[in-house]
Amino acid sequence: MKLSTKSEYACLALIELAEHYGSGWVTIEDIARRQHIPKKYLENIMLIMNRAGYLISKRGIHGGYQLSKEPGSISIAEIVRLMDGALAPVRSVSKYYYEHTPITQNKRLLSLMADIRDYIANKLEKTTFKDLTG
Amino acid sequence: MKLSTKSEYACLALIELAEHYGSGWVTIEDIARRQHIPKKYLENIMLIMNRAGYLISKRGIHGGYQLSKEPGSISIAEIVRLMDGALAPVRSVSKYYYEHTPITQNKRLLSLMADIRDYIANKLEKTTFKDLTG
DNA sequence: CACAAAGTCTATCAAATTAGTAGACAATTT
DNA sequence: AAATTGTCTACTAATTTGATAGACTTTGTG
Repeated sequence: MKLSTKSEYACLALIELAEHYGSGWVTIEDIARRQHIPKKYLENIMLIMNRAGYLISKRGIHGGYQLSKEPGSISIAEIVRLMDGALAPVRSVSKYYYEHTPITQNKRLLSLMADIRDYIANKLEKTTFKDLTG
Repeated sequence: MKLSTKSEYACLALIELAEHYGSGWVTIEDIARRQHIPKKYLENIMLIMNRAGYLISKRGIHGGYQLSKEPGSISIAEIVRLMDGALAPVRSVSKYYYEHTPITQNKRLLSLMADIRDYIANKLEKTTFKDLTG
């Protein structure tokens, strides 16, 4: 896996929004300040999540972002996949990002990696942003 | 985690040596051919494992490599750590390669990642090259 | 209406990492 | 002496990562 800071920032930003779910708009500036994220970088990240349908945005004064759906309905897996791609340790056991890799031929290594993939995917799919707030 | 091809190649090479354990020298050329690894690249990889004490080498005609110890005493975790560093999805939950990362502050995210780290580490530490042969 | 405060969008960039290659050298056997 | 095999260091090209820059658009307020 190896999460990029992009994934880490994205999760932190969504946690921030999850904690303000149902109580108006939160600006990039606020999120950046509270979570110590470079503002300009966060802009890009928010844009990606917005386009992917996780956010609602509003421009202008008193604008900002909100989650487009309940924190309990967004899994960490979705966000990490959106930002970083495959959850699997090697692409040759990835469900959504399959690709040939050197170990493709070796059944035992493959099954070892598949077990890891399953654990990670299951864990991150079961955990939602509701679970990370409160 | 995200294994590099370097780790993948290293594992394949060790499996090859594990299968010839106790029966003489195996050349880089043979391993490269059988496992479809670029020979020159494999040279570097073997050198790293040699220096780390996993291999015995012999130069000249009829030379090659052997495992320096039983396949059952070398874990996949050791080799992946040697090649790629941390097994953890984020350094901030890494035991041997700890480093501050953006989520360091967030206890729930941290514990989620720690669970993943534990599963991976445990799995790869329990699996040896003996388990991958036969 | 003007202006300030937001988000939007595309491009660019520097540093690090990855995946390899090149070539000279050293040791060993025949 | 020659062939074979490992050793070592350096280099490189492509990709990814972690941003930054700047122009643009929308929205609310006085």
